[in-house]
Amino acid sequence: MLDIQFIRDNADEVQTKSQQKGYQVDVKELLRLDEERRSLLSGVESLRQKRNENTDKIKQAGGKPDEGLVHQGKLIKMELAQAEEQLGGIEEQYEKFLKAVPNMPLGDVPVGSSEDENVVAKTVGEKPHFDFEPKEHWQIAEPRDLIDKARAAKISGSRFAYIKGDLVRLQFAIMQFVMQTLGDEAVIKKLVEENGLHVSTKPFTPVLPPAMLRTAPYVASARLNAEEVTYKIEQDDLWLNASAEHTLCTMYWNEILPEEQLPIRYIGYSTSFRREAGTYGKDTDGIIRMHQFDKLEMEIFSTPETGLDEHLLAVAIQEYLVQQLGLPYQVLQKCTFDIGKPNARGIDIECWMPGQGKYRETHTADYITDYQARDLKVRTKRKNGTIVLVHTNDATAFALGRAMVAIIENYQTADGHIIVPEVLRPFMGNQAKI
RNA sequence: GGAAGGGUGUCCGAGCGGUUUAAGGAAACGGUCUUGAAAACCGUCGUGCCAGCAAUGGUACCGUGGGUUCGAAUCCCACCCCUUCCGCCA
Repeated sequence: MLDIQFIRDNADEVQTKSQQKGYQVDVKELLRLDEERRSLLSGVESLRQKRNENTDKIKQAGGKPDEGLVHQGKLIKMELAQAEEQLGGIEEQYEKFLKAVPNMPLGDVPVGSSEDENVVAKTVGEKPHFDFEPKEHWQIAEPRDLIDKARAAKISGSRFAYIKGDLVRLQFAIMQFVMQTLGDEAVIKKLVEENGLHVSTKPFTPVLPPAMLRTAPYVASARLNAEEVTYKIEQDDLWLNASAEHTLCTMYWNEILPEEQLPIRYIGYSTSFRREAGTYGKDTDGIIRMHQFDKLEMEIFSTPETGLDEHLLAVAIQEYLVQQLGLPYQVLQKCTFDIGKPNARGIDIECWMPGQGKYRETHTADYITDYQARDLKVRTKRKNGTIVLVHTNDATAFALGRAMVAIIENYQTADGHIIVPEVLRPFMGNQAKI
């Protein structure tokens, strides 16, 4: 959530920018609730003070029940209960209004009212030329039994697949490649220097996080999209995570991290689950949009000062990874409407898919400033003793399903095979072709 | 799933209705002493929220949420987590 003090000081700006992001919020009502809340709170606190003073008097009298003081205590208690109930009601409303306010977009985020207004920042790489009609990934993979969706539908329903054979080995190769790359300080250092960033060259630590999480931290992360998007295990108050990000960004819930530990950089791997309600009929072929997919996700905790540079580093890493695989891509600066509620800035990378004849989203990078950390209460203690909220960043390293779709379509041969990108071959026993 | 024991500040650990503004110890930080260091000694040492320019004052927090009471870390209820044993299991 946003800092209430910031909202008080910049009410008009918050109202305008929320609307630019497509969120209907009532800042005026929020501020009214805020004032009411504070006035009720001071009433409650002075009643508590009275109660404590009364208790002290009884204590000083040796704990002997003095009828008058006990009676007085009873009266205060009743009054307090009433005041607390009133405060509780207002606080509940206040929090609802406060949490409805999205994060403010940074100054360079284009204003737009639909995803069509995202801006192509740059286009990189050359589209491959084929002397035959390129196929879509499923037209290649299904006949060769690398993907079996028919049987998966029988067993698990639509939007599930059995991934098989060399395609499985390809996925594991990509994973190994990413782990090696992000674990290599020389690579991080090169990207930091090339982009003129003022951040550490610390490599990423691999993490296998839990794939389920509880409601409380999930809500605090501002990443829980209602039941339409996320699977709920009702019986156990658990949700299936929709990205490793969700169990990574919540990791330091309610903690204060020593500044020397920052930045904390993780590369998490998790199977991700999404209900995809409301997408019926969209991307029904192949494995572009699945209920279950594997993903490698970067998560960074940093100081406020380095947050933006960490974001730029994450994007640089994404581009580097895609370039290494030899995939043509474009970088999209997402507009205010598309960056998402908790995010201050968002970048998408779209890889060229020759079979489909268009660019498709394969990566996202989100800079969340302190919006997520505020509710999660993830802070850092500076060397001088002051405590500030950390900034969080998350970014896709590879959504493995879509990465494979891109490889299959870009590296297809006339006879329906797939050339293995060179950087992946060491992780596939030097196999050059699938 | 069954049985038992536990969850207290950065850590260890006492407290089990009002002497708690949470004892004591360790770590950390500052200082005295020392050629320097160690040791010893002295001091500092949690996080929110509200008011205030500030100094400061008030208030809340002893796993979480309810309850009892004039008063709860302490008593009651529910839940969560940890440890050990049994069962089951990769």
